[in-house]
Amino acid sequence: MTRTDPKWQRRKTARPGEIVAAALDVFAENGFAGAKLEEVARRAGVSKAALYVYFETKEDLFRAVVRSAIAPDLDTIKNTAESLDVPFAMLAPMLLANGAALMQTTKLPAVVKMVVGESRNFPDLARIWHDDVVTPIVGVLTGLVARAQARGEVSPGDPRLHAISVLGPMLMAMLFRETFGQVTDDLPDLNAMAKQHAETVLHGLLIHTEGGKS
Amino acid sequence: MTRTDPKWQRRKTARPGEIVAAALDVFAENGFAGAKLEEVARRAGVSKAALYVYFETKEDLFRAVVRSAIAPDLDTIKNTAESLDVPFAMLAPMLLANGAALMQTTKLPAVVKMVVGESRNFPDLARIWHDDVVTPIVGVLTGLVARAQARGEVSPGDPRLHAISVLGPMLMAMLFRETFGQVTDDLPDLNAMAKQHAETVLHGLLIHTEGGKS
Amino acid sequence: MTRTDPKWQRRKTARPGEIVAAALDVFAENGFAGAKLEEVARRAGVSKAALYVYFETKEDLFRAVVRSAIAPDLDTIKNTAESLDVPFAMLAPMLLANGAALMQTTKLPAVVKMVVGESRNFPDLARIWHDDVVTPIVGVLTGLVARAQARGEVSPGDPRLHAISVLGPMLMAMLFRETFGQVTDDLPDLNAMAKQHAETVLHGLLIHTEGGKS
Amino acid sequence: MTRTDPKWQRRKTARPGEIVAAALDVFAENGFAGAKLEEVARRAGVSKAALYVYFETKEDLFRAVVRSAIAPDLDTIKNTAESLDVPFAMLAPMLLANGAALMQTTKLPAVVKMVVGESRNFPDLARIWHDDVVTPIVGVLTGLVARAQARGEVSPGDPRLHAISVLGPMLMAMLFRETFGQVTDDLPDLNAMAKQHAETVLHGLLIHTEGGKS
DNA sequence: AATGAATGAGAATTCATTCAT
DNA sequence: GATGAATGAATTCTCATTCAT
Repeated sequence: MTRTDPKWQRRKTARPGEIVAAALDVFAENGFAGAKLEEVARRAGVSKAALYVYFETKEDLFRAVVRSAIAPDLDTIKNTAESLDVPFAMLAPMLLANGAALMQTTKLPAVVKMVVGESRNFPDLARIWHDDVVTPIVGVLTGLVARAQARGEVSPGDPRLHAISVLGPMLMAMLFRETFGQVTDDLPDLNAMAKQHAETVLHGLLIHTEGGKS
Repeated sequence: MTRTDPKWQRRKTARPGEIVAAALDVFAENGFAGAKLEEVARRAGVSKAALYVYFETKEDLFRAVVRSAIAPDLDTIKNTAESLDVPFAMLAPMLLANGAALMQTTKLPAVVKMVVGESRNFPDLARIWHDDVVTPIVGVLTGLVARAQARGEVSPGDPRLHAISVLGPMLMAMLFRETFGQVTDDLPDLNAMAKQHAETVLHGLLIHTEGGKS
Repeated sequence: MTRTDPKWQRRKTARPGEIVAAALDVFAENGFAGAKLEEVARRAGVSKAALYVYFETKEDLFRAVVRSAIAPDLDTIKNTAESLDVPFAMLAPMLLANGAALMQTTKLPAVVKMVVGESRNFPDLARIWHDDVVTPIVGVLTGLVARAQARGEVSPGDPRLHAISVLGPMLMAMLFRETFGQVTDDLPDLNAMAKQHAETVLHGLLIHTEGGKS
Repeated sequence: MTRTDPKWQRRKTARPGEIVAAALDVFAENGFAGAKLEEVARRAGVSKAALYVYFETKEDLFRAVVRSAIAPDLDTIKNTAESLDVPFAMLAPMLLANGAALMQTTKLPAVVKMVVGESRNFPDLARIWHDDVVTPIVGVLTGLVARAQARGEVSPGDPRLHAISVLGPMLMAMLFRETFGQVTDDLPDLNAMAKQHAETVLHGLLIHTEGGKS
């Protein structure tokens, strides 16, 4: 009921988020060491000193940025994967399509690039990503594969490597776009990639004239 | 029999190579901005100033590092792919095995990581890699796929996306190792990956109880 | 009555001026390339980094130093020269006396030395001095000479060269003092120079036993 | 009689001179601190290290450069001045014309600029120039003036200041050309300056309607 | 909470100088 | 005598970080 400048009030609370958003862009563009806090401050519309109100150090801010990209996306995937109990042949296309959507609507590609690029400098972040993002996702997929194998749906083999066979092309296409986006317009389409690779990874590239595999 | 003091003479010509080798490590560990020339000099066993005898600037050295990784590896791959004229079902496993070997015997993973991480800061390097490495490799593979499609060996679909379906998992595994190597020992084995994915990408994950594809 | 801590407040606005003053001394003593910013900072009582709060580069600071010497002195001269409308025989001694005073109360000699010494390195500064200082001063004097010629007071001849005949000895004496001040105590006195040269330039060195000029 | 490559022989002996000549240009263009020995070597057509065969340090080379400008020119002036025993009214124009010629045929202007600009950094050079160049020249002229005063030719007053009245405008014109040569084409002509100033300094600027001086 | 001003600790780069050949 | 290679000692400039207000 108090009318005291709600816009300002909102701003105040939104500050950290605005800063993290600005920082994400700057870190993604320049890498950790190359990013300048002055630039972050400029884009966030605050003073350099203001950053220190919310984050103790540059590393702290970087960690916040990388962490901020985890939470929302992670659950989406997990839920999508676990809540469904359908044949693998139906699940895989959905997962890949979902992944493609995620890569196009979030900053995921930029963050992945940052994690890859800065993993040596931030082992703890690498660990967090490994433990909280990569392992769960790959784990879920691995579990799905294993269960499908148990049901006789999927061919034998290391289920984790199978999981990578499923995910890898999507990630490669994503990084291709992220890396060469400034350099060429001939970028792989993520939705098409998801669709075609789902088909490929399920049935293989070879045309089986007779039947069964070799 | 040796006449001219071999220690010095040899050094003179070897210096640039030694420096580039040291720089590769330092850049790979810290990224471009994070790398300190003092560290590069220390590892190369020369003074900071000596770097400037061979390279005009830090950027110049970085470019030399990234370029140095292209020449030797590139030909290997190209030759391997083009010189062979065998059924796709035989070619794919060989290519993946070759790739796995390359990833384990060269600095390719580190350089790829660098190119990914610094592509925004060095658009010209991104372009060089795109034009001289990625496009040729993907191009060769795309050509092989297309020819196999023409021969009726491989199922229809965008041959470039098929190429990514073939390569993607290898690259993902490579980057996984590069990114999380310090964080876990549970890393995907590149040789196993090559072998299993070759099988998968050719025949698919699904077990075809009856025959033919869906 | 004083409210805001005057020590700091005053400093804040005075800083650039203090820095320029310190820089003037250091540049005058060592020339542009020979001047060390550390020394400037030391004399200004600030950190090296503080210089960069106010001036983008060393060149920038140098420019500010040279420019700072223009404004105050320039008007003095201009006004002196233009506001008076007296016979040339009275004006010249006054101008020279004024000039002598200026040379003794301001940093003009040091700045002139700098402009002379660094003109090749800073063509833009040379231009500024030429356009904003030298040309106006010589121009004013040239105008006075020309008008005096029109009135039949001054002998014919290029009025600009006449102006140099008037000013030259003062400047030479000034540069003599600036250049050899550390080396000898037998320096020309500027006031005496002004007085005697005024007489000389007006009436000539020759004693005309009879009358009229040759 | 020995024919052994006289060109080479000459070169060897000429080296120091070539180096000094190249160094003069470079020092004149950039000042002492701003001059790079690499540039000197390049222009002299030798290696950097070769400079050290002839000169111990950069300062040493600088001294040689400045000294090299003294000897030849100095004698010319001295001889001109002392050998003549004519009325002052005839001598002054000759001296100024000679000076103008010297300024146009030698590197004197550049060297003067250097001495002015670097006097603080090289007090010993300042001293050499003061003792070996400036004092002798001014001394000779002062002597001529004094003798002319004794003969009743020249009006009374400090003969040294009179000497400066004679020389000053020539030097000012010279430094004007040296300083603003890159900036404007409207430079004072030294020969005209010499001619007109000789007239002026002898007879004064004022037109004496009746006769005699005030 | 927010900031303008200031700085300490580097980091890249330069250059006179040396030295083995 | 001459030089290509190498370096130590600066020096400019940068930037994360602090602090009085």
